[in-house]
Amino acid sequence: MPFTIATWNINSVRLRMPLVQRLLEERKPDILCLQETKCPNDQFPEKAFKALGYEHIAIHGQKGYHGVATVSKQPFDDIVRQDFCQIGDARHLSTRLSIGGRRLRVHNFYVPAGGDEPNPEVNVKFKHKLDFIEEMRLISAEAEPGVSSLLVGDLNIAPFETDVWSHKQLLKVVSHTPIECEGLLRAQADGRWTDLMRHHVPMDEQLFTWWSYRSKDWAASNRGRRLDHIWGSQDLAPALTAIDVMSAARSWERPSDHVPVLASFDIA
Amino acid sequence: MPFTIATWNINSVRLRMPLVQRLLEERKPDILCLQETKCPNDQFPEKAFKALGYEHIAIHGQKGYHGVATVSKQPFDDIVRQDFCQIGDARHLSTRLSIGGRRLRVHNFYVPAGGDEPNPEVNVKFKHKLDFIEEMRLISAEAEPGVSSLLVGDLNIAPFETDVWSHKQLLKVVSHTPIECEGLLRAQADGRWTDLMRHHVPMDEQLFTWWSYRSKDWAASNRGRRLDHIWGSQDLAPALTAIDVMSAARSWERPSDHVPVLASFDIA
DNA sequence: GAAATAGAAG
DNA sequence: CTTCTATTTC
Repeated sequence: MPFTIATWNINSVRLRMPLVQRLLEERKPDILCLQETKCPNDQFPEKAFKALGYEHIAIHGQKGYHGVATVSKQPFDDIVRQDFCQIGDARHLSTRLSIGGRRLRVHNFYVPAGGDEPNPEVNVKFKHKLDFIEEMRLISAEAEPGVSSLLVGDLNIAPFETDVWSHKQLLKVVSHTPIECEGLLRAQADGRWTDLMRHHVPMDEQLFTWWSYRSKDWAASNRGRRLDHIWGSQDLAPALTAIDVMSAARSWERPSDHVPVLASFDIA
Repeated sequence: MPFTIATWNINSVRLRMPLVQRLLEERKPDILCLQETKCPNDQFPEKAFKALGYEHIAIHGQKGYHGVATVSKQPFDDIVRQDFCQIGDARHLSTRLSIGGRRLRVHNFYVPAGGDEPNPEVNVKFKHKLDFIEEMRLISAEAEPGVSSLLVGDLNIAPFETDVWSHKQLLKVVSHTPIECEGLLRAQADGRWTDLMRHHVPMDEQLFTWWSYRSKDWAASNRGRRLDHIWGSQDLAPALTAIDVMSAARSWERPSDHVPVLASFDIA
């Protein structure tokens, strides 16, 4: 049975509802996980999603910043919002559902960006980021027996050399510093997660999901980073049939700086 | 020889360049006077106007607020920017040109709105407005022998009963208080100006050029005011062939709260 | 309600 | 470069 999940840092869901609609109509994923919705819960455009066939909506939003949401064609049987670092930020949303008899846990994350200075002693934002990924070590792909797991979202870290346009030039740039890359890989390992994007795309191939707004011709310079991720429990790796980074969306009208990433599976 | 002038409070010229283009393409006025350009001089979209055939551009802008501009198919032979109330505001721009051998002076005004409280003793903005129209008394339609004159723009005053949706309800609302209406009519009389809009449209007919952004269905409630004006020297009155208040523009995409007003002439 | 400004954040 | 939060102005 085919099944597709999409993740997208949308950078304001209200502003970009037309783009979300385009994604859903073109690709029809079963589940869409959004980050940076920048939308208070009472203003989330539920109607628009329901009209598109996504009748099941879980939101964890706040005013102005951050915010995650997961929408689905199938109903959720559990919804959890975890407050990482106990700071009150809306950065995590966990949902559980059944797809063709298979039970599935989906964690949707928006990891702190971390500011400019990659020194936790002087930059509290970077400290927050490191603390956050430290806490992520406790999120296990095997937490619930009989339930497969996915962890997707904007993790704001590009851990491998081919996850950035220039490993050398980004070594001291937040998102690709050794300390945070190692921290993220530690969380991945501790949680028994498989990096499904890299499971599908060879490690020697560049793979980006984000291009800064600051460079005019993003495609020509191609100074991207892989900040968005799809991780899965071990059992999902063999079921994976496709990874699709929708780079074209970076050129849509008034785009997000992130593009959607889709993972497709054929589950028994 | 036919000749048309348009005046429009555009509420940000950069934001509404597509609407300006639509006006110019649909109506092709010889001269367009804009108010509330909200555009520093070095950021005025000169190229766009030139591409539309308006190669002669006079601007009096400032950062953030106010600002007037006059664009023309014919060249100017004189440009004057007058600093009313010596406060440094960009609220006046006077240009002179020849149309079919006729010499023409065009004053483009953006009169201060005046704040909420119609009492010059407690509201310095209202005082400023009254001082401004007092100073306008010195602007004469007959200042230059052999030169016809026009005075157009957002004068922020609706002087007659039929210039507002409810004379009674607006008597104490800034824009229609007796003190400012009388002040404006005094400036009109002292300058030997003819109210060309009222020359063409009978006084018992309602005539509005502005509808607040605050009312959802501007057309249904029709709570408008005639804040924009076209005045002319006596000799132009018999040449006037049409006055056109483009109310339709209030329903264009992302509109200004003011609509364009056009005056057409057949000049010998 | 819809512009502008500024600063914070990405 | 683009989004938010505010404040101010009309």
